[in-house]
Amino acid sequence: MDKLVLIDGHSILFRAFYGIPNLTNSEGLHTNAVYGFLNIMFKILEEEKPDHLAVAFDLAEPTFRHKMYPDYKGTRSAAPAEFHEQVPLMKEVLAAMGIPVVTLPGYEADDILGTLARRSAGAGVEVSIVSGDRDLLQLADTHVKIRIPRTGRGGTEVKDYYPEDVKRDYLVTPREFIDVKALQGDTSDNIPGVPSIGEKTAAAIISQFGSIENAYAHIDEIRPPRAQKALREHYDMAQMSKELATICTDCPVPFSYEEMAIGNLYTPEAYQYMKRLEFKSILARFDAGAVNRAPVEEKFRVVEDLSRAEELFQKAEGKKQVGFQLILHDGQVKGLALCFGEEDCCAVRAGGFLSESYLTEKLRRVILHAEQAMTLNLKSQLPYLNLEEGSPALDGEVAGYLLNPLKDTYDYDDLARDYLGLTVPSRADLLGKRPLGSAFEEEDEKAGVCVCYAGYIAWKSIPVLRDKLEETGMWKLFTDMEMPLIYSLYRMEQAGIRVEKDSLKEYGDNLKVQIDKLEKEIYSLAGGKFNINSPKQLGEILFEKMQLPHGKKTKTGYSTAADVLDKLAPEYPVVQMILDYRQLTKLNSTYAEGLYGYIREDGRIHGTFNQTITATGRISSTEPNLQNIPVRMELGRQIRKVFVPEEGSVFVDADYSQIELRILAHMSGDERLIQAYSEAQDIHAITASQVFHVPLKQVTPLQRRNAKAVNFGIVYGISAFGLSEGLSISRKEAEVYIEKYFETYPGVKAFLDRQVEEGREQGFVTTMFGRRRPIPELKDANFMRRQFGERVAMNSPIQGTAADVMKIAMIAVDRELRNRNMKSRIVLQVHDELLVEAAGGEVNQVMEILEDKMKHAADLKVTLEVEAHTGSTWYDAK
DNA sequence: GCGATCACG
DNA sequence: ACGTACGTGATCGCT
Repeated sequence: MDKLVLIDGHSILFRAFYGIPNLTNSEGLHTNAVYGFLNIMFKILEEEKPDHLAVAFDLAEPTFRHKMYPDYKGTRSAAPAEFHEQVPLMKEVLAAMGIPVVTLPGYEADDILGTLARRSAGAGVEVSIVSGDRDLLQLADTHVKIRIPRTGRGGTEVKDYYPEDVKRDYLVTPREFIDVKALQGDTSDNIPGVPSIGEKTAAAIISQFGSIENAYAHIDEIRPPRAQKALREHYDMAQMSKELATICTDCPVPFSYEEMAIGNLYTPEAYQYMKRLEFKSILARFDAGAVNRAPVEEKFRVVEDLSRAEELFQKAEGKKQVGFQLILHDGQVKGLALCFGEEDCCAVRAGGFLSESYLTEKLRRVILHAEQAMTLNLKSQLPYLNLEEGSPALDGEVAGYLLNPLKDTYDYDDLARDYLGLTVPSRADLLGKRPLGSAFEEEDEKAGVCVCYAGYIAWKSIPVLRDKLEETGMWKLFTDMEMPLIYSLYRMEQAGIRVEKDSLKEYGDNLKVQIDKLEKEIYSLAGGKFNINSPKQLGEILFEKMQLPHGKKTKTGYSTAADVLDKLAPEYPVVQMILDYRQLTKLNSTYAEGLYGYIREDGRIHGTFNQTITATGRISSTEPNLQNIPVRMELGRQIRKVFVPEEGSVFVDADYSQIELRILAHMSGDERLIQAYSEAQDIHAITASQVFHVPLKQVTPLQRRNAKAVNFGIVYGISAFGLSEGLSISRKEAEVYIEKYFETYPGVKAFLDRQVEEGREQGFVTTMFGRRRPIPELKDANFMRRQFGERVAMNSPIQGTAADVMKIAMIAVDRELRNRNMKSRIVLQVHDELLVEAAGGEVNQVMEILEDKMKHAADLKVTLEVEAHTGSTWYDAK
């Protein structure tokens, strides 16, 4: 049977206010009443486990009782401001938990409660009304229980009243209870002048006569005489009092029973409130409650035997939407999650007949038969699933990334919170720091729950993520760019890049010799040993002990950054040595020693390329980072000589020439810039020529350098300060450059302004391919952060479009290599560069494919230029 | 765990 | 007056 709990908001909040000692959070908000209310509510919910819940509140405006009796003061007692300020807060907290807060103009909370109770009980629902006000006892009925909490020592006790309880305590039926109250005149001062008849006497009279009207009809029989006299004199008042005290049970409450259904109370919004209000014990309840309350958990099952697994896979095959997750640990399949309905969420544990090959083959069939099969981090599962680009498999993490690329994680609990409105226990909540794979293997019960959640959320997210991506115009971006990219990145990781282990060691050893030498020289010049790598110690040595003029300061002390030391280097030899030392130790620790540890048995480094990290749509590279291998300084660049193709192959390196500026020309539509780029090879020189009004051939190196810096500035989101730093010129001079640039290319100015405007209006900016970058900073109250937002608004569409173009090119190149059954493989992507390991005999084809696919990845108003080189090392292929 | 530094586009 | 160029990741020292 359905159960409904109705709460008399004001009265419970009021009780709590006086029942709980004064309490404030660190903002100075009074919170004791809200805290007490929530505790009472949770206690009742735990006891009753109702399906429906609502809280009624009075409104400040007049009610029908005021019309009946203009002097009516209402049932709300005077209370201090500390109480009143908690009322709206309470309503917000309830709303955050998705609990209906019901009010009705012209009526009091009592009437709402009475109406909802009567309606629901009439429909066969068990109703509980929680109130601190005994007037509500008149509502007690066979299926309506009145619950009066009493806050005292040792927590809250609740006294329950069914009609028989009212009879026992007050000697009358709930209906008659109003008359008792009216006869009593109530202890409050609602109706001044009503005769004072005690509770016992009033109850005795009403139990004898049934109502005040009937008692009045038998006025002569009323005992004791004092009561008879009182009734005689104040019958009108008593009648009025009765009318006022009678709760309306058929007022127009616009709330249906269905609307009071209890959803998940443990919402992220509510959690934020509890955090802000500093309700520790309630927060704990949230953590536990999230686990206990999710009803779906009861349906979770762990499958460990062949016949049940067979049954499961058979049932799953042919389901249109499935959620799945392979559970991996140490390169082994420990099990999987499979979900295709609220009732069908299983974790399957590997072992015995449920071997890795059995599980993956069965899962593969389920995926291939589905229309959409969602999982989180598909790339990590591809080694086991043998899926091809274009399969029904979808990656929920990548979908979540497109919808908001600013987040750090896209785990199932994140997706549940952000897109399903569910607070589910995270992997860390369930398992702490233990890896899921091993915990699941060890038959940890919570690990089973965790596995099921992964599958459940993946399944349940499918329609929501699809809708959101369609709404935001990113569905095509998802299916045609990001999903295929997963396979290309996977193949690139699988391919890895060969690194000459011995050469790398030798390179490192050489560095170490030089480092030792420099170290000794620095110590002798500084007059003692210290840790050169400690900015703190170095700052003290240089700027205190040696009294060098210090430049900038950081939060923690003197800045010893390269640009600061550069200025001192010509005058102080020790500074140059320190700079050299820095460079050498950087090369040694990050690159020589760092990379060495990543070389696998096959002589190759298989890094990870991340698809869900950057705010703009670029990919990132980790463990190791293969996108920041030195190139600008010759000594560092030498490292690239240890990156080599396998025997019989050569590297082909292709990179876009000035892709971001070309995209700027296209997106801005600035005719002059488009014209310029379609003619000139040297973009910076032609910029200088046009901005400084000199013939292209007469552009000086300095002019070119300045123009280059301005071009950088434009792409980064121009600011005079930034440019002045970049060029070591005054801000005024920088402003002049920018002004001249914008005069020359007014379309660019208009474009950049438009991006900022759009960003402010929509909250995000967009790439040519519809990828979004939210920019919350644009609305920040802080000037600095707002300015940052403006630069981001100018940069992201450019950087992001370049990233899109490269993704398209990469997918196309990879696809073409496979279509032609070639052995050549993409081994690296460095934002505007692709490095291909070209098999012997395929070099010309690879060159042709790279140039073709990269140039034609997007149709722009300017051509995309690609430079391709071959070489027997990465160093040589540039 | 965070700031400073420096490697890349 | 504020105090910035955009996007990343690894290493080190220090609390």
